[in-house]
Amino acid sequence: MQFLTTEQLPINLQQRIVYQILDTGQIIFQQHEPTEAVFVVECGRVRLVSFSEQQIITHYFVEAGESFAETALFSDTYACTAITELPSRIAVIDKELFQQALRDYPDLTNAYMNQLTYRFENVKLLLELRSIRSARERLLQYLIRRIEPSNRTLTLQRPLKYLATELGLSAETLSRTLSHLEEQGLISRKQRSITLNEDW
Amino acid sequence: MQFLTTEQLPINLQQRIVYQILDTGQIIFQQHEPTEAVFVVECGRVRLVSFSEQQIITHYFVEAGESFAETALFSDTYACTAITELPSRIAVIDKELFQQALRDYPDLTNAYMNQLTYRFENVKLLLELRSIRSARERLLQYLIRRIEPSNRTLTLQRPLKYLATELGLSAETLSRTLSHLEEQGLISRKQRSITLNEDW
DNA sequence: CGCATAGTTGACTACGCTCAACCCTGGTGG
DNA sequence: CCACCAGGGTTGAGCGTAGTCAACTATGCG
Repeated sequence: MQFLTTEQLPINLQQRIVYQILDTGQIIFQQHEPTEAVFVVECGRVRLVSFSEQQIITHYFVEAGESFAETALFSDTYACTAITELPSRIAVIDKELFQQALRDYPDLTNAYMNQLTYRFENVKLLLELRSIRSARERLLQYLIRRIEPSNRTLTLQRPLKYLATELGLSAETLSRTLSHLEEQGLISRKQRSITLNEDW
Repeated sequence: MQFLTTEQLPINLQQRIVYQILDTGQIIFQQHEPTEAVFVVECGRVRLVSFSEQQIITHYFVEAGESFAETALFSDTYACTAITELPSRIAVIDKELFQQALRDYPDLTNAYMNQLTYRFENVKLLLELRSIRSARERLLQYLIRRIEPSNRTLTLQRPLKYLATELGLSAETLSRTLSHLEEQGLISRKQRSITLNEDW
């Protein structure tokens, strides 16, 4: 899956992109603010969160090369708050301009729909996984769905604790569950990669 | 939010829609099968599920008037299995024809992206809610997000047990939690509608 | 070498699930 | 008109699993 990048945009739009250089912990936009732009993380990392009185819920980490707030195009307000996790360089693409570009460039529309579809399926998968009570089963299903069929291995790009939040588990439970699965010979671990041993 | 309906399609595509009349419990398509079409429930209800050895996970109920498997357009295989929950009439729209229509009718593309965006935000909300451990908080957040600001009331279209699965709670826990909130005066209930009493 | 962060392990707790019994409602048929 | 039934909803008791808190180890980086 290729993410939407600034290079894919028509030249005249590329020229009108604004870049923001941000430090760690800076807010790019807040939930409920009127939408004005969509964004691409050129480098760094952005965290998307929702606030409520008692809780802060992180629901996605946007890595370098990924776009975010794409749904701003069709809503009046942002559905979450975006904060930089690292010093980051962010491309800001004006909403109106982007909409115009979508009208003018069918290929861009196609790439955009493709990406939106991909994201949607992704979130749906995570939601499905949350319906599985047992940490063990949830983790196994995640591995099954995410693993390269060729080498039966998943290489993690980020620390385990990110995987834990993605799965809706505490880091401790994930650690324990991985250990158990390893003891039982169902998986092997080596640094950042996890291999499924048995056939399913 | 208006869902994609068959009436919104260009006439020449409408004429090529095939209709399936199905009884309860019939399979429309299976996970991993190659995608051939997108669908609209004209009447009845469809349940989207995922299978795995131990579990069956229902992740959405498609009501009359809603489309489903829209993401089939951009994937080679279906991401879930669709089963009728009631006797249903289903419109089957060939994938290739629909893609052609998207290319030819920008308004349709717009409606499609709009719907996809809406669905995406919807699923994201549910995923966020699952990050909230406490049944009480999860339910409150759900209510806050779903309620009409005008009358502070949410009217349920379906039995409570559906709400329970949407929230990832057992029906019993949901029932208890609602009772507690009512005792504490935070909400009022009347038949199928729930009203938030206090200001937030 | 020292610090910060990630990961692991242990003990305890709490919350929601499960199972079960029961109530309530609406629909159906005699 | 009542009897019956099915499904949804409510309530109770007990259990189990994942969270929490804490201490400790491992790893990486300046």
